[in-house]
Amino acid sequence: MSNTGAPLDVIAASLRRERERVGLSLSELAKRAGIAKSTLSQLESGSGNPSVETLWALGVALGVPFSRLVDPPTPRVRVIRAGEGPAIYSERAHYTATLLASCPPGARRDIYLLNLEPGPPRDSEPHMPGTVEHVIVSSGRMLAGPRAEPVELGPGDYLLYPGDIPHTAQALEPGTSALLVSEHV
Amino acid sequence: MSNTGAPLDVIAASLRRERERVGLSLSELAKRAGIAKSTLSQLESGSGNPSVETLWALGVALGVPFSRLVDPPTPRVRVIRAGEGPAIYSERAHYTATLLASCPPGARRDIYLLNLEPGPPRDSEPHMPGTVEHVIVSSGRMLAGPRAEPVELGPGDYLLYPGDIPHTAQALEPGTSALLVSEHV
DNA sequence: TCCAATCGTTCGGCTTGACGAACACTCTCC
DNA sequence: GGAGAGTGTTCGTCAAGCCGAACGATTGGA
Repeated sequence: MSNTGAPLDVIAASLRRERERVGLSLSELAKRAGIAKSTLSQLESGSGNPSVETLWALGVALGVPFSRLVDPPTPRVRVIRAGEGPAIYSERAHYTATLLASCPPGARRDIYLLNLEPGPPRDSEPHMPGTVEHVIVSSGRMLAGPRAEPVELGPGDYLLYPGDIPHTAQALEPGTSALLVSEHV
Repeated sequence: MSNTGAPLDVIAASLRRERERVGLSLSELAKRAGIAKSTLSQLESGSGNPSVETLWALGVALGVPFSRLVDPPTPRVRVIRAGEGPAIYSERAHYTATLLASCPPGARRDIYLLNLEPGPPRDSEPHMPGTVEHVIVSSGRMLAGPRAEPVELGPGDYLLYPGDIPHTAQALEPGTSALLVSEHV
């Protein structure tokens, strides 16, 4: 999380955003969180400096982690072809580093190593809301991304897509391996 | 972040831990954060339900993100050789996924694609405290890890090491590429 | 030994967040 | 049209967080 910006405004916006995402009314959320709806109203209007307990209760009631309430939102689908990414520094000729994805505040990223062989696509149902997945192909070729619009990837290609909608993965060549970074919240 | 556990106890412990890590006295920290030392004393003793503004001020004064105050700590050095990791699910014979690193709460992970050629090692000075780096080799061979105890890695190998101590990276073969995930906070 | 400085804790006060009731408002349904 | 249930807002009251001062304990130097 960044320590910049006014936390109270961010919290106000986050509360409203998350509440509407879940589809709860202000009154209903207040009831579930066990706080007065007047309190919640003031929080969403930006006036107010909630205590930890209050915010915590709201986080639990909304089913979102604390962090998401004190930090801003995120992106959609992106592909960076091998060699395309911005090489942020190449101190020496024999070294380059490419920033594929700067992690948004409060996010959690689990790292998986995938080994796939050609066959029927491996479909995944939506994960929890806010989940984003990154795929970086090491070798072989594969088809990955949202089930509605999969992308073909080769070695070194990078793909970003929402993990909270149906998505798929399928090897196009034997011995395909890739790295999957699942980012939730 | 997990929504489990009593947030106030966690905060109490985190505050004391971070303050002692920085080497500040309770009085000094209170002064820098612009809050009464009595308030801080009560917070560290577990009694108290701080407001967001108070916690935020403490986070800024301590130079740590909000998240670290409401969530627990982390690990050290680990190597998972290609094929060694626990394959958590292999629904079909042509697919395996290996969990390399489960992301600790509140952490941020930036993803870099590295392309290295053999040459002198690329030394890095320590990053901010709490930083952890993950390296997964796609092709070639490389030497990476803490400068004091680098590890040789081949395709598919995974390495975890602290990023807040001097560390290094060096290609052992032409065309070596790897993924670097830098996890801070 | 005594004084001074700093440590962290405890005690009244003032401020403020949280609560509950009353409010205006919109829709639905009889 | 009017009763009803829902929305989100505003207001007065009470409790609690925050503050500042005073406290005992500890350390280092004159």
